[in-house]
Amino acid sequence: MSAKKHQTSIKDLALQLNLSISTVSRALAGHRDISEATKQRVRQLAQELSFRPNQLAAALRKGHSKTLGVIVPHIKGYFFPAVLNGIEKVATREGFNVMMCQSNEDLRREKRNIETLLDAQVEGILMSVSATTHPEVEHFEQVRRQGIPLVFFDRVPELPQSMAVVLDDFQGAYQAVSHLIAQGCTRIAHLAGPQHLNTSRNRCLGYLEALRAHGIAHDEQWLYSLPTLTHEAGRLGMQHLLDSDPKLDGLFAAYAIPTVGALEVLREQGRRVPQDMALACFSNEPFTAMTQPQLTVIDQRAEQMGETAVRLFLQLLKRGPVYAPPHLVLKPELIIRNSSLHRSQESPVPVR
Amino acid sequence: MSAKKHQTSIKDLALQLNLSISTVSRALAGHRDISEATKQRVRQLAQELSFRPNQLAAALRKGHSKTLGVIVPHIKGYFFPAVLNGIEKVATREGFNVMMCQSNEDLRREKRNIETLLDAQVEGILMSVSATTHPEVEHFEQVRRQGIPLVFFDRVPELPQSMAVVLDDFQGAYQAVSHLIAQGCTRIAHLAGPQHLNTSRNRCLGYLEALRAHGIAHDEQWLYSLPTLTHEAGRLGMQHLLDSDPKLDGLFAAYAIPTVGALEVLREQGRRVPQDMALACFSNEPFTAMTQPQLTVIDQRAEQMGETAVRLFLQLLKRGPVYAPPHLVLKPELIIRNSSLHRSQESPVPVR
DNA sequence: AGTAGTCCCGTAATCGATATCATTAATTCC
DNA sequence: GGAATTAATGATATCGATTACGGGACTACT
Repeated sequence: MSAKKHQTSIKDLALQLNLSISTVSRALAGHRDISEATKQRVRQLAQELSFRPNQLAAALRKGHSKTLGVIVPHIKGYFFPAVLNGIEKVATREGFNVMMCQSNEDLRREKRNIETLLDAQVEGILMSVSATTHPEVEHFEQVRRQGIPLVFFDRVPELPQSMAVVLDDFQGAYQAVSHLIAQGCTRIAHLAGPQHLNTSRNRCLGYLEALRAHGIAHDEQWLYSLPTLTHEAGRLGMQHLLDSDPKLDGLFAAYAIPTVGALEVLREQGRRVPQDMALACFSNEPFTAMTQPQLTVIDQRAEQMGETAVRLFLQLLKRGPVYAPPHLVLKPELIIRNSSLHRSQESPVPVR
Repeated sequence: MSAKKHQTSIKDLALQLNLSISTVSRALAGHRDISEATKQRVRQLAQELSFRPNQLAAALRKGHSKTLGVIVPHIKGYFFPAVLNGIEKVATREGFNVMMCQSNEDLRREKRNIETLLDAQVEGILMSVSATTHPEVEHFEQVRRQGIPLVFFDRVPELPQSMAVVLDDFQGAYQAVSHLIAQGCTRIAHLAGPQHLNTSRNRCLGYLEALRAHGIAHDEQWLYSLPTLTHEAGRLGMQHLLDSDPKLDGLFAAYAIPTVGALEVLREQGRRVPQDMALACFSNEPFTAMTQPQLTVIDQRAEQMGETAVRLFLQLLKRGPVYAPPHLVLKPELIIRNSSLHRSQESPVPVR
């Protein structure tokens, strides 16, 4: 088993069949100029030698590589893998390969990833920006200048004219908080994420708006900003919130993991969930259905987001420059479970 | 913003600088034949025009694409994403791009993935076989014939002479079960996974051996084979086991998600964990630390597995054919948490 | 002066496929 | 029978880089 087998090329086929390489190429492509007889001969031999065309060469010549670049902040947890799932599904169906990179929430790596993908001649880039990217957009402009489609998903930069697929985080938060209110909560706190991310910001705004819309005056003390999105941070946040206002009866969290920390603190303090405190949070992570009680969550449509992003890319690729289309906004789904069935033990009442 | 910008090529640089293409190429490559002066000029202009060499062309000419193919059964859950993490980390450090595919536990897709990657001229393939692959190995032989390195991780096929990085599932199971015994368990059941997977099989064997080594006669009724690896299957399994032997006092499960189902059943039946029944299972999924009680688990060294797989690949690439090296076997780590601190409430006692 | 060596750069082949433009032979038409 | 089509294939340029080889200019050494 030698390591460097000579890959049989179209040239080898031509030689053995006593044909020209162009004929072989066209035969394999099923060109109508080639007689059925030779097509058969060529295919036959190709089969025997298990010939596989070199896509690099084809890509170079044809000018398109049929590969798609994806950059995600990370692939821990449920959300991004699920988006990747959706991306991969549609992309392969359309004959594209996907090249995946992780930015690890780091701007410099994000930049490097972009260069790597551009160098690899991807035909488009789908990405969710890193948490540290915030104001910097030059590297996105660079992609745009190269003329290759760039589609953001979920986390989008402050870049006018950019194409994106996002979730309606605002409405998700609004629905969840409205639901808590409908369950009888009157003092609802919020564990908020980093406010420079559009997602976290919109969740916070949705929370505030829901309170306002239902005539509840917001109390500054109900807002706790998570420094990190960990279990531990959730614990600290919950403790802090309870210290500030012991009469809280509801919590809406922007992320799921910290919510588990919060749940622990509540249990330790002897507060029953949902009887004493109702809970709802973002992200339909699988573990949210395995806690005790199960958590009411907002589903982010992760797979659908991935699929939609690819479709958007394909449109850009075909039609070329599209004229200022709006961000595509997916509708979240509120999944009501035990953590929010407040005071009443009735079956869940859908909001809106 | 036009969609098809002419990518500035090395040719354009040559033209503008009144140099030959080859000089430009060498200048950019830092070749010693080129004077420092011209190198500067070339780099200068390259910078200005934001020139980026076309890797496809380079790959075609140089014969190596600097990309690595990875096939995983899926990217749900914690394990495979974590392995991918490790792969990506080392691969990018070594200048490789990674192309990711999912087989969705389907043999046909696995085959297609392999062809896709071969066509894309990857320099190697790292993969974990799908659960349905079982006896079929022809597609792996195909890769071998092409002379490109193939490294398996975690789930390996029945293929002699194959390179692989695996976890010592046997020892992991052995340790966990020994730990349960040390905690005072005498009737330990096992929720087993699909036995045609090396991983599941070895976990089962490790379980049996641990019982034997500690002088516990195995009871056929303690073995339940999970038809699927779901929460629900875990519930059914636990119920079945309890029906068969109500005096069970320990459970070792080959997978984490079903364990949560089992936990639920135990709670519903009023059996306390760990006092009445101690639990340990495979896979250090994040949620195992968030259940009540927290689960004792075996960590699979996911990241390390990915890193090791890439390193193995790199060796194969350099040294060419290696002579029958054994599978690399990583040592698992038993993480003792509350679900297994049987009868005594002392601090965990490490086994071995 | 002649030969060798160094430095710097150009010419051209090459990787493996595709696409354009001939070219040859057979067929058809008037 | 000669011109015009049609069918089937060949020759060659090309994509954008890398690289073996060659050659001129200059210095250096015997």
